[in-house]
Amino acid sequence: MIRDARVLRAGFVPREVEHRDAEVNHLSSVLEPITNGEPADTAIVTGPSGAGKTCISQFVTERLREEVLNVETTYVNCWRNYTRFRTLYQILDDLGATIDIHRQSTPHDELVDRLQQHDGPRTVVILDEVDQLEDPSIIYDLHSLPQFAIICIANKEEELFSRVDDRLVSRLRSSEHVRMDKYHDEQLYDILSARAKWGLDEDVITDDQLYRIADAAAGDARLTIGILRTAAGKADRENHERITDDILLDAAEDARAQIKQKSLDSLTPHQRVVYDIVREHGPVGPSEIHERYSEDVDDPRTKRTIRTYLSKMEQYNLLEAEGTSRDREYSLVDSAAASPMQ
DNA sequence: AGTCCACAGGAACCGTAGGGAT
DNA sequence: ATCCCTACGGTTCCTGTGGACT
Repeated sequence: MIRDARVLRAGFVPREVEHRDAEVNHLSSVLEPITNGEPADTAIVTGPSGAGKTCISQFVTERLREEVLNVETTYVNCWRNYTRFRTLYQILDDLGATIDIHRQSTPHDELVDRLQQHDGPRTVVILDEVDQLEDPSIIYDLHSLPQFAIICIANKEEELFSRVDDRLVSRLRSSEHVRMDKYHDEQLYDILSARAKWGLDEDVITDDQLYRIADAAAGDARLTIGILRTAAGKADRENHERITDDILLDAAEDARAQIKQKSLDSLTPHQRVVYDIVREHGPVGPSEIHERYSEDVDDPRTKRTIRTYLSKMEQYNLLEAEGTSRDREYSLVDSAAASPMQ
């Protein structure tokens, strides 16, 4: 049933990117100076999740590596490496310059110095989910180093700008900005059927089923491929010859649940209690949250800390907040808002 | 209009943990 | 074994904002 599992994986970068020619060309042109050994501008790539931001960034840098001998690329997921240290470490690690760096006793400034002294080939740094950085000043550090070209990937440009300081905002505003929209259902179908063609045996899934996946995912390519992967895996395990409608239905729910679980797993036990309170009692204000939380838990944290938790969970798209002041209330984000599969 | 109060979020500070140096 | 550094999570303190109530 599964011919090539690689093309169904989340991080797979296809040989051809569909329906993103303009964006690919735009981003390529920003990096163009590198082909002449000159420094390139910072690029900002924004768009909703599953719009192909990560995909085209990696596609473009890989193509650049094919064209130019003397260029490195490194990819950092800032959601997983949300501290300044981890991000810097990740970059240095990819450059092979971490041998004698130790977690605690090496000051952060030295990591930046280390980057500055790096006289290897020009390097394209992809900072994915850059709006999740705790301390975005690292963008500034990298920005000032001419041997590094940066691609910043974020959901919304405002959320990125609101978190960095003014001098960086003005610099970023003048950098090239690649905006991406959700895919249309037709485009999603094309992407899916290409993956199905390479990844699955023939006649494992019908066109009609592919359309339904595309329709259910509300423009999110990553989600569609996740659904396809989950469905194919399940059909394979259960020795079906083809993907049945029942399997597809389950897969759609599983794929959504997995995405959410990934965020949920990153919460501390205290944060989890707060999340559960909002889930059970929301929409609910911060005072009530803290009250209930204090009852549920030994050794409760302060209100201030709970506020930090709440805004963190808002960033992770686990919670949403309504109101700006005393009317502030938190509730769960409605993850079933995307149309369920028929 | 004026006061009050819950809220957001920045800044300074603190205790702890983990690693290096001696 | 001991001391020293630093990151990190948390707290305390603070300012600014804007509903709600008088």
